[in-house]
Amino acid sequence: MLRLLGQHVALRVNVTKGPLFTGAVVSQLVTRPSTYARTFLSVTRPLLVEKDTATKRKAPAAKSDTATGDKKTPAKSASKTTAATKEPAKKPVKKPVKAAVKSKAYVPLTRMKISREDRPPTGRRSPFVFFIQEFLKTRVSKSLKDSAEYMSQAGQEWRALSESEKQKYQDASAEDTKRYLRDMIEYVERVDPQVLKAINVQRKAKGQQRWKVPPEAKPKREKRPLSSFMRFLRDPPPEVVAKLEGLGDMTWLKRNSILGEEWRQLSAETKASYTEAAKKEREEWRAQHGSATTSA
DNA sequence: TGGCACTAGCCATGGCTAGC
DNA sequence: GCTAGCCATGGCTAGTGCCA
Repeated sequence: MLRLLGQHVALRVNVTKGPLFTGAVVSQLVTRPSTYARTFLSVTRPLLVEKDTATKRKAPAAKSDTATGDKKTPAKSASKTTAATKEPAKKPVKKPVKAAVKSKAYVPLTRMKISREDRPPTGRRSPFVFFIQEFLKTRVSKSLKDSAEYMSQAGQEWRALSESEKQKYQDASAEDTKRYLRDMIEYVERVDPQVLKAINVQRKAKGQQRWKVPPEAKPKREKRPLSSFMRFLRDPPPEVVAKLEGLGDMTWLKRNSILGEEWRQLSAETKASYTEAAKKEREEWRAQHGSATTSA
């Protein structure tokens, strides 16, 4: 089944998005679809369904919104069509309406009112912002009412400041960063997850970016060990490094594309050295963090 | 078992912040 | 819209862990 699926995806990708995928990738999909189908499905799926959804990655909130049967899982739908030929059509089973939705008190996320204290704290202010505040209080005359004009003047004055003169604004900004982190950690702890959902639903409706918990406010956790490929990416073998240097300057996007290709062509022996190192590190990590949640 | 997030590397880009 | 600085994000790769 996976084999058929892989071929199906490969063909669709080749037809609809041809130039985006290298011939090597597509050919491997065709020749070894069971191996590559899983990895590449997650890559190709957004491309295949992009007409239906504007979001690149399905946000957790969207999962509950897909109860209307909007799921697009190629593998499952494929198996369902074959099953449908064997069994007579069943009556669609009505899903029970959630109690919260049934209730009169239910307010859709798009209409939920977000109070001032439920909004995320304002971001950290840059030194320039503190300069602007002082500039407006002390040096803006009534004749300079046009914001564009005085902002332009502020920009000129800011550039003329020496490093020592800028220092107090930088200190104020650093202090504001501390304030921001305190507020953010406190906010993340107390805010109702439903409010966060509503904020992002409403931001999306306005075409704004979704709000995310800043990494600094997230509880710190240890990084997972690197996979074999990530180790290869970080420390390619000398011959690959030489090859890259021979190609001259290139963007990191290009570099990684080349390294992906190199990885596929790597000898089994060299590849094994990365795999073994990754395996060793992973086992150490598991020993440190417990193996209750690990598999294989 | 599918789908998604995460992991490294760097850099261009864009959003956010203040005030009117 | 206008300013400067700061910071997050996207882009790109493959392998792995985890959740549903």
